[in-house]
Amino acid sequence: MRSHHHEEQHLTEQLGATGLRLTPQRQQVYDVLVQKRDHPTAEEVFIRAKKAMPEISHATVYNCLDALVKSGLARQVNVERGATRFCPNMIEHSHFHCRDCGTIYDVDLPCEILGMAVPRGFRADGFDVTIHGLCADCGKKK
Amino acid sequence: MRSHHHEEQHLTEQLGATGLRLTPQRQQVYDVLVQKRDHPTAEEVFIRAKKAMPEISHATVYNCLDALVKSGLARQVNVERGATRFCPNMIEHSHFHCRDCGTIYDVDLPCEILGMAVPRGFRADGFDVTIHGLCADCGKKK
DNA sequence: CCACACTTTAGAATTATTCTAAATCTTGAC
DNA sequence: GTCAAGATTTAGAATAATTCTAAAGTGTGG
Repeated sequence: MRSHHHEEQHLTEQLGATGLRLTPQRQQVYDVLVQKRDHPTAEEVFIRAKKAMPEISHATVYNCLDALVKSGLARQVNVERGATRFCPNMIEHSHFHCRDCGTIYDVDLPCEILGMAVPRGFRADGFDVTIHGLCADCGKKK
Repeated sequence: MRSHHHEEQHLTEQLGATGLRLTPQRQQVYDVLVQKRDHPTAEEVFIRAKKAMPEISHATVYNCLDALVKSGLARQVNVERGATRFCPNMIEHSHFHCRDCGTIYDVDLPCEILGMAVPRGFRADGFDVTIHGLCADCGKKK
């Protein structure tokens, strides 16, 4: 297990590379995520963080989660926050989400994925693949 | 292209298999999804459906989308509705979402996926894979 | 020590989703 | 056909999720 000091250094580096600072609140939110890896919602993180840091606010938790996600210290399980999107294409395919313009494109799925393994006793009956990156248009603009 | 009659029959069959009926509203919502495949949000579907069917209500659009998703006529791009979940595991992995208990498990990812192709000009820098199904516990209960 | 940029806070505002109760529609039994 | 039962839709309220705002606090370099 990573020592406390090393973790702190790791957080500082990762945040720093994104132009952000390590603050006690960001540390705390990160600790909550690491302590119980049950994919909590922002609200759950808020409740847990409040125990150790009663002053922390709702907006700060969202802010910290954003900071962690932006700097590669955490992932959000859903593609995007906010409204859910729908598509009628039931042929197996994946989605490409452009981080710049937000457009979601349907893209082909390599068939190897179809045989993906799941843990013993689990039964899979479908899956979603979302690829993140820059679409051709947004790539050009840079 | 599928004829209007065939589409109607298809919808009736798929909905029927899930114990649901084809109604004008469900037809309309489905048509909206098919007419412009830009992954609209529920709100956008509502606005578009309203043009052809001004009486349609907000709740009905949600209901219809649920019905279409349940019967395999549409997909929702996000894993779940509602609150976004977070995880600090930055090692490439995928998520298994149990449709019964809602738990999200981390599972290994076959490395073949890493070389997944994207359209010309697109640049990928990460992806999410979510597998849907029944976890071991929920599978036993059935 | 000061200026400046970054963060946090409380709470309001907005957005997304679900719920409720009443009205309407369908279907099957008679 | 008519009726009852169950499914569906509606408007609008309620709740949940997220974002915004303005003021206060913090830290860093000069």
